[in-house]
Formats: sequence, structure tokens, C-alpha cells
Amino acid sequence: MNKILNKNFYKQDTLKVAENLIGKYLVKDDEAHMIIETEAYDGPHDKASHAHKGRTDRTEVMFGSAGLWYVYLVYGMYWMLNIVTSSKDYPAAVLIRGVKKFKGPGILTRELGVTDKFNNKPADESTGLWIEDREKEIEEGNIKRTPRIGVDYAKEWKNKPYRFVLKKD
DNA sequence: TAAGTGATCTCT
DNA sequence: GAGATCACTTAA
Repeated sequence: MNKILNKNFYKQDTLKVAENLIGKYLVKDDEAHMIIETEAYDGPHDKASHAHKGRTDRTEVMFGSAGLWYVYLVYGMYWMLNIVTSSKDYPAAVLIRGVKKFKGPGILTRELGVTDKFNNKPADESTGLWIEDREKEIEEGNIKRTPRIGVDYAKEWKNKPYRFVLKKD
């Protein structure tokens, strides 16, 4: 039974959402891709998070309700796909870094045609891009935690093990 | 390992 | 308005 993840799932603690998203399926129209890599960006105190400097036009979405997409451009070329988590007015999101077929966050969005048109939109059937739970269960010991990628500037936060990767199928 | 690329943010 | 920075990728 395939179940589309709803707000109750995304409302959980950000790290929990990031971990639980491993092994779930990112669905775009009729294609389903198993998520194998995520990263958590949790709260205003997290120096690696865009939101740690406060609310701006760009980060406004992260302060919004759980279950919204947060999509933005980095390095002038690549879209990053995040799902907003936790409570309203608490800035947090989980970056979808990779699915089984496409490695790398920039590749994933390029191949799926994800752009800022999804930004601030809900992850459900209304946008044609959502995440669903399938029968397959991932064992906890099969998920590896590592520090996040590309956030060396974040000082003491750069080494936090906020990245989750599926070890093997 | 370096460079391409453009939105965003922080000064003026 | 100008300048720096950046949650990445590719080609060497």
C-alpha cells in the first residue's frame, strides 16, 4: 500500500524526518525514486542553515508549515530540493541529496525537472511532486550518519552528523 | 583541482 | 549599486 506522506510526518523533529525519509520514494508524476541520502537543517541556531541569520525573502518558506517544498538555486546552476519540517515559525528543512537513480542533489533536480516553480508549494498531488511510503522497510542499522557536505563555513556545526545515507539496499 | 554561474545578502 | 559568498558539478 502506497501512502503519501502528510503533514503529520513532516511535523516531527527534523532529524527524525531526515532519517525516516531514507528508503521512502520521491514521486514525480508517474516516476518513483527511492531516497538514499538526506541532510537536516534544523533551527535558527544551526549555522549551516540559510535561516540562521533570520527571516529573509528566500528563507521565509523554512519558517512556514511542514510539508512545503523549499527550492532554491546555488552556484548559479543547480536547484536544491528541500522539504520543510517541524513547527510553523521554527525554521527547519531536510535536503533531499540523492535518490537511487540519480546521485547528487543538483543532478536529481536537473533530471526530474525540479525548479523554483515548486518553491513554497505543498508536497502532495496538487503539485505532482510528493514523497510516499511503500512496503519496504529500512532497518535502522542500514542507515549511516555522517557530517554534512559543503558546509565548512559553519564552524562548530559543520561536524554535526546531520547527514543520512542508505548503506545498501 | 579549478572554474563556471547567477541569486542573495551585506555593505555603501 | 558593488562586491562577496555559496547546502554543486564537470572536465582535466
